[in-house]
Amino acid sequence: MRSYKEIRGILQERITSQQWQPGDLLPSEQALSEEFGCTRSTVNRAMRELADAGLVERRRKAGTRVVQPKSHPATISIPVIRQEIENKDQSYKYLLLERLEALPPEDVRAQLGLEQNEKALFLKSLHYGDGIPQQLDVRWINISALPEASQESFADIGPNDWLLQRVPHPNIEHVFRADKATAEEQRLLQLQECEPVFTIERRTWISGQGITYVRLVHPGSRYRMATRSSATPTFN
Amino acid sequence: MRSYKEIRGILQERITSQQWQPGDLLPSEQALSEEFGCTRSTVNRAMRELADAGLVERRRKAGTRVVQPKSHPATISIPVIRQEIENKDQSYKYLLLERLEALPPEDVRAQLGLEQNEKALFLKSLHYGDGIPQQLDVRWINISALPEASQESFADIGPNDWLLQRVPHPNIEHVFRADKATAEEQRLLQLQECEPVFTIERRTWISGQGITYVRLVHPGSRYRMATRSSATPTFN
DNA sequence: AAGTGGTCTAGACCACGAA
DNA sequence: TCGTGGTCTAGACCACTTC
Repeated sequence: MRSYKEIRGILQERITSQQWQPGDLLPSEQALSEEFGCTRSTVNRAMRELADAGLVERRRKAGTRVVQPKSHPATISIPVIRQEIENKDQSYKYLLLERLEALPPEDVRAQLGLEQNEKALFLKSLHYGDGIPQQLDVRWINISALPEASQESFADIGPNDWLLQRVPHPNIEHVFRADKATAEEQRLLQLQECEPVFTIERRTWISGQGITYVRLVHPGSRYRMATRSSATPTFN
Repeated sequence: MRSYKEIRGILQERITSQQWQPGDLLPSEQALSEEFGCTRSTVNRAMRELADAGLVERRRKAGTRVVQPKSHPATISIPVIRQEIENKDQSYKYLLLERLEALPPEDVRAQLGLEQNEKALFLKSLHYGDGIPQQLDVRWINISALPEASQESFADIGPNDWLLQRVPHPNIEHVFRADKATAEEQRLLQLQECEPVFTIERRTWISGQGITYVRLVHPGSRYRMATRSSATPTFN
């Protein structure tokens, strides 16, 4: 008798080895459950996880087919900057540069879902590792959603850390870019001539209500984002 | 009677609304199955998916707790450049710039797992959308793993497309960077002064054998990578 | 020792959608 | 129409880990 993990591994092997090629139809759950001497539920779980991983596509009546990949799925984990710095055993320093309540630009207003003349909290801060600037955090926070933000000075705690405590599990959207550094970014991040920045734009919201919109700006020469999840994911 | 999706949604709601806060212990599967009037299996599936999504952590005997997030998980889908261009209804053009078999530099040799004096196939190609260069593809291919590559001219088919047909589901690792453009990149990608490049480094292998190592170089002003998967994933 | 989650069984009903 | 996957049940045994 085989476990769903073993079955998943066997099926995965048959796919990566191209015994089953893209477009091919896999045997039905019924057939496989007989082959492996287990119940259909067990086979179902194995195949469902392969489908979640993007290796196969399943449709009722049509069966399960090997996917012809048209893109490379990948998962990344964007660490909170303080964590990332401390994990590297560097000393972390946080510096608040600017804090004010003001009318956000139109695009930010739309992203946060604010009224026409509604103010938001603007924060600009710098994060250092071993005294070297690693991240510039330029952020708008929706005060209607988080009135406590008005009372917080953000002198000692970074807005990212603060928000993670208040709103631990928001919805998130990210955009990554390689940008030319502005003059201000060049100065604040101590960039060399022509050194680009790696920008993470993040929008968070919860049940339709915008929470924050932020640009995380990193020195191109000191930042990389890595992935270790594959089209053929390393299951546990 | 409630389905596992309804239960998952209810639990998710209790977490995002902070009725259950980070660190809090959730009721046991047993208790929840009574609350929702279903079997433990159903609750198990709901909670397992919340764990997969990173909202909770589960340990035998210790129970299930809400996670205090220390990073933002995200999933991206890196499209094959031809697909991406065609999806935007632009005309796709592919141009092979260089093709030769040679000894790769030490770091690439290590990544591909080659012997000391083993040659590999080097390819340099450009991908255009509507006549504008969108991606420079600089690549090493392991000929031991893919001897057919020696016979392929790559004059008419891009190496990415070719590889996806041969080795549809390899293991993959990615690194993303914002880099200063080299003089050659600036010329080939028609970059402006100081315009950075968004670089995707990809390593693929299958059952321990290296397949390809590639740098995909994009004009910073014409490229963005987006994510729509959240810490609180939008389940189906 | 005992409570928790992890997995499996042997069935069942049903929704979907290809033929 | 009817084969496929999607889900659920009522039970069971076990692994793990805290107490």
